[in-house]
Amino acid sequence: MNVDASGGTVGKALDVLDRVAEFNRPVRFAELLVASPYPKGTLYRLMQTLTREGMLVFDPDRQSYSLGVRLVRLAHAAWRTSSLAPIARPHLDALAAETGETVHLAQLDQAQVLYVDKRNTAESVEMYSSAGKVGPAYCTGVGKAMLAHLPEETLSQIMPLQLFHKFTEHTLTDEVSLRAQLAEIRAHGYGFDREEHEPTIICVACPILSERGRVLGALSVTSTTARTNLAALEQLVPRIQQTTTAIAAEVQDWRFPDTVAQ
Amino acid sequence: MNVDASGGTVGKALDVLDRVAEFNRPVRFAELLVASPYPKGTLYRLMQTLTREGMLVFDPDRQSYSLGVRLVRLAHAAWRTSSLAPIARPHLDALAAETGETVHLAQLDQAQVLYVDKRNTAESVEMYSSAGKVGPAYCTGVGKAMLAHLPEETLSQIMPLQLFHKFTEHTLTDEVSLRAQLAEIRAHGYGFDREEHEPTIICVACPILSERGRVLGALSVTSTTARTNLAALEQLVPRIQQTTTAIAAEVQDWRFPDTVAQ
DNA sequence: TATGGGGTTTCATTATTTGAAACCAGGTTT
DNA sequence: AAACCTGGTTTCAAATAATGAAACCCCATA
Repeated sequence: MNVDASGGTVGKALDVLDRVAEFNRPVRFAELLVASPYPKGTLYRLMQTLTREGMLVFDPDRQSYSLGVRLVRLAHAAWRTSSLAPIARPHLDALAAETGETVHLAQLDQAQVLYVDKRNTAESVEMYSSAGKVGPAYCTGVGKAMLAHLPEETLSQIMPLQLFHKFTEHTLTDEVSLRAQLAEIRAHGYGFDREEHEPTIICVACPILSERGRVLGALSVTSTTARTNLAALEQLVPRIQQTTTAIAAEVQDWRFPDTVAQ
Repeated sequence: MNVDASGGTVGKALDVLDRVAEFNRPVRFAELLVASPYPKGTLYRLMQTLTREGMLVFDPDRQSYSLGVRLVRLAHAAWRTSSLAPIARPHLDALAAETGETVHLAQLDQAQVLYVDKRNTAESVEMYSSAGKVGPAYCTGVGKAMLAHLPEETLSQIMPLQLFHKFTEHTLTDEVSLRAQLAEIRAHGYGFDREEHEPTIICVACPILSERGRVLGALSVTSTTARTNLAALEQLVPRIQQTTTAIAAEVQDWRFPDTVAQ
């Protein structure tokens, strides 16, 4: 899952953070040691440093480490300045209200899909429990919508990182068929998830592109085969695209108010 | 604001992240350069590394850096494993519903208050924007409630980092008066914010303590002088304490780590 | 064609990081 | 009680990565 970062010390430190995160629970030094490629002393000092820096917290009672709340503070800033979520919020609200379906807003993080906001049909909005979740790129609507519009250079870096795990019988499991579908998505301007990640779960997704065509994120409307079908979802495409272009336009204005070079 | 981290490379890298975060907008290399103590080449390479690692993102159109979404992913894990928020959520819901006032859940991050969850009276869900926000410790209800129960050793580390900026005419602006009030809070088990941070804004706050008496966080109910007064808020203390002890008990069960180590 | 402000790279010097191994603390086994 | 684990911490010379002054590059403007 993690392409280990080249040489530098900070790369290793961040790698340690990732590994701690993967545990999703407080973790002991020894546990992390067996999961890491670093020798005892090295890992020990890395964790010392990270703890001193507040990126990890050590619980003396349980003798275990977890991710520090300093991350929450940094992420707040990241979320505000680098995610589409603050801008997209009202648009998501509207879209979710109109369609009555689940709406996802996602961006790319490394080779994965990172959900930065969500509107759930029934449930009230959950906080970081939905923002911050990651998912595969090669078998989700938002993932493929973004991949489809990536420059070839970036795509070829990301492609080998896709796991191509066969979640369902519809999952695309190799680069060739994925690339074929990406071309299709690029042509149409939108794509589907045809129960590729979870059975019965289907969605339409549109990319959010900058003026210059750079991929900013993607937006999807999700439903189930029990309630609807792809053809019906496809009817929503114009409405979704209206939303994505609105978001893209606002991003253009709002995110960089200082440089308005005409 | 930033206690600059000792020597190490990762310390510097994280320091750079903090500085980028402080801008709260995409920032150019040159801007950051003047705000940083590092020489050109060094800063440049640090930012290269952080960008390569996904902790920063570089927008080639605008030639500017922002915090990377990788942080959002990490924070998701941090929030789930190291914050009280997931556990406290239903309790906050109940408390907010019963009191009809704004409720804050906070923890300590370094010397600052970090809000990890919030229930806002009228507004539906402004939650995203509130989790991750930081505030001063010396002049907020939650801040003082936590400081009051810190071991002297930790407190004396944190105290010199308080800015003691006089936000209002009621702000405590020196260590002596703050310490006096902390003793009082410790004695009563709860504390107030008497318009110390913002005029007309008042609150009662109770600490959330572990079995061993370690500070886990704090909970506050906030209102305005227009709507109520301190005496009325004080009536809520038993209800708040009921909530804090419930949260503390659940934390104990789930054996989550204490958040203020050292 | 000059001038200058970003931004990027070079390179010898410096100092941090590295990791094998020793060490320590505390609980278990013999 | 001695020997022996297991998990964590520290040491120290060697290896490596970080440093920063200065040169360089690009491109816009004068």
